[in-house]
Parts: sequence; C-alpha cells; structure tokens
Amino acid sequence: MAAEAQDARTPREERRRRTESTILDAARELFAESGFERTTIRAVATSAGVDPALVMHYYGNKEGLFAAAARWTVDHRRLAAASLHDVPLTALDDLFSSFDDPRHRDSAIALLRNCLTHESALGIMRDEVMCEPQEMIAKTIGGVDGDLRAGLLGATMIGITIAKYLLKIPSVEGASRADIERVMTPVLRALVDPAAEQPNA
Amino acid sequence: MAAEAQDARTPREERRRRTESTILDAARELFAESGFERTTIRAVATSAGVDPALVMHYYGNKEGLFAAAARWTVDHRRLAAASLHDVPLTALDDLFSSFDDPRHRDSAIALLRNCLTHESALGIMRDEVMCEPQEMIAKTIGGVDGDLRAGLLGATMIGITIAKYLLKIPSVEGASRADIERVMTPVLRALVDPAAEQPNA
DNA sequence: GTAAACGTTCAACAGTTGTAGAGTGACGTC
DNA sequence: GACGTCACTCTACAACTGTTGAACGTTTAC
Repeated sequence: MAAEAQDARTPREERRRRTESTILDAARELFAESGFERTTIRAVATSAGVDPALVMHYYGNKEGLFAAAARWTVDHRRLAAASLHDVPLTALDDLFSSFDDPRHRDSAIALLRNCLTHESALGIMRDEVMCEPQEMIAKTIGGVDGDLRAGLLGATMIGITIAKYLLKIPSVEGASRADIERVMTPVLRALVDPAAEQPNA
Repeated sequence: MAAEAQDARTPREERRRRTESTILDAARELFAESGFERTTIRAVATSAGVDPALVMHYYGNKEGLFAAAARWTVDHRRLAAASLHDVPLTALDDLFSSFDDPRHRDSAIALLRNCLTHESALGIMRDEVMCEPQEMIAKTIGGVDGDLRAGLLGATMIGITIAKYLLKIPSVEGASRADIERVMTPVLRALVDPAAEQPNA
C-alpha cells in the first residue's frame, strides 16, 4: 500500500497531512497484523512509500507512532444511559459498531494485539477500555457484586473480541453479529441482572 | 534465580537434568513476564546462571526453548464426561486448577501472553486449548447453535483468564475462585443450556 | 591410566534495529 | 526573482540480537 503519487498542485500543508495519514494507516495495519515488536519503522515507511527518517520526524519515535496508531475510542454515553436490562445489548452493539469502520477496526486490533506484551497498550486497555466503562456499569448493577459482575462482563466482551478477531476461532469468527447478539444477550442479562426472570426464548 | 552450585558428587546425568530444568524454569518465568520478543536468550541464561550458548545447545534455538516452556496442558476427560448442567462448573474448575501449581501457571501464562503476537503460540492456543475441548462441548450441547455456544463458552473463559491473570483488572483479579465460580456458573449454564429453567438464586 | 565423551564456557560474527544529523530540492512569500 | 521555509531523503552509527564453532576441564568407560 504505497502512497500514490501526489499532484504537485495540491498545496504543501495538504500534502503533508496526506503523507502523515498514509504513514499512520500503514502503521495501524502493520501493528494490527504483526504486533509492535515485529513491526519495524522501515516496514512502515516502505509500506507508506516514504523514507524511514520521515516517520521518525513526524512521530518522534516508535513508541509515539504506536501511540498514535493504536487506539480504541469508546463512547460511554449510551452505556451510561442504558437500563440494567439494556446494558448487555448496548455493550455488544457498541463493540461491534467500533469494528465496522476498517480504520477504527485496525486501531482497535493494534491495541488489542499488543495489550499482553506492550506496557502502554496494557495500561490503556486496562484503564480506558476496561475499567472506565466498568465503573459506570457497576453503578447500574449495584449491590455487593456490582464491581465483580461489571468486571466479568468486560472480561467476557474482551474474550469474544479476541476469539473472533484475533485468534479467529472458527465457530466464533464465522458467526454473524446478529448470531452472537442473539445468543449472548440473555446470557449477559443473567450476569448483570441475576434477580430478574430469565426468559427461555 | 541463579542455579545453586551443584554438588560435585551428584552424577553427570543428574546434574545435566537439573541444569536443563533450571534453564526451563527461567525461560518460563521470563516468557510469562515479558513475552517472547523482549525475552533474550542472554537474559534466560543469566537468570539460570549459565552461558547463553548452553541454552542453544539444549533447545536448538529460541523457538525451541519457547515451545518447551510455553504449554497449557488441558485434561479433557472430566469435561468430556460432564453433563450439560455440569459443564460450566467443570470448565471453571479445570481452568483454576491448572493455575494452582506455579510451574504450570507460568507455562500457561507464557502461552497466553504470547498467543496474540507469536505465530506458534497462536496456533496452539486456537487448536489445542480452544478448538479441541470445544468440539466435545459442542457435542454435549447439541442443536444448531452447539458449535457457536461452545465457542462462546471458550471465549468467555479465555476472557476471564486474561482479565484476571494478564490484564489484572482489579475487580476480577481481586476476586476469589469461589466468587467467580458462584457468579459465573449460572451465567454459563444459560449459555450452554438455554432451554433449562434458570434459578434465580 | 589413557582416551573418549560430555557438560560447559569463550569469543566472535553477521544481521537487524531504532535513531540522528546533515543535506536537497521544491514551494510559498515578499 | 531571490530567499527562507519546509517536506523529505541519504548515509551512517551504535547497540543488541540469535547463533556458531572452537576450546576447556571434568567425568566416565575400557
């Protein structure tokens, strides 16, 4: 995926922004595919059709490039507003939605793939992606078990994501969003709202 | 954790086995802690109180050392024999049991920590740890959804393991085995046996 | 007691990596 | 149209890595 030749007439600033974006796209893809350690600055530069030193110039160092490329922006608002009954479906919906756009998907996968071996990715994953939403959900759940149930909900969601998009377990990878939501929604309701009657349908 | 000086009177074969085991212990610990890429042969050798070349001599190359150190031996027998109702608790019990012994725990964590960034770890994780037990569970579950439900069960278990032992999400890390089993067993029963009445206690 | 076998170490190489600094040529501004 | 700015490249270094082959000294076998 090399940078296409840029029209000489497009202004400087615009061309710079495009180059920067091309580099970032390449970095996202490689970090998501091969992980932090196996992704070299040279490979990113080559894939972006650019000199390695330019990558350093824009992002400072490899760490900075990774920080810019690996993100998982979660919008907590819907989850915060959801009723106990709606938390599971809302969480699943938010999760799958953030994997719709290929760019966001690569960003999230880049973070996810490295969160077990890369210090700062682990920190972001634990604090921003997991703990923050969990605090809100724990409030919605309430009770003595609230924190634990919220934590286990997050753990389950992460497990599904890893199984489907990273490990590519056939039965989960091949399942549609609707299939997973249909199967998991009542299950997760039993987790966040154990007192409620669980319908068998 | 350097090798303690070995008594000169212990026979050669015995001493060799001890050295090999010391190296493997050091490798397990470092692979589990820092991951494959950040763990160097030199660091393993130093931690074992041995020359780097000796590590190569025993395990061929870094890949061989990793293959010997990163394992997750799962005993499928109890799971295969379990009734639908008992599958969740059996699975949770097997999981936690394999984390009791520190040596097994380090082996499993070494595999787990690298399964997103290391090709062969990913393969073992997907095929041996996930797919094999899932096939059996899918048979126990049956029906059109059997495969998917078994896959999601595995995904959930992996999610909990990662959250507790790798990401160390406070609410999950701090929870006892009994707590997690108490909360998750009815939830996972709703996953593997959706037709059954789910008790509210 | 001699010689082979073996556990172990020493020293070194070749490749790769992140990174730095000087340099180049086109673009925008006056 | 000259000059400074800026996007961008070239070249190089220093560190670290996995890996190798020869060597050393002790233990075992005959």
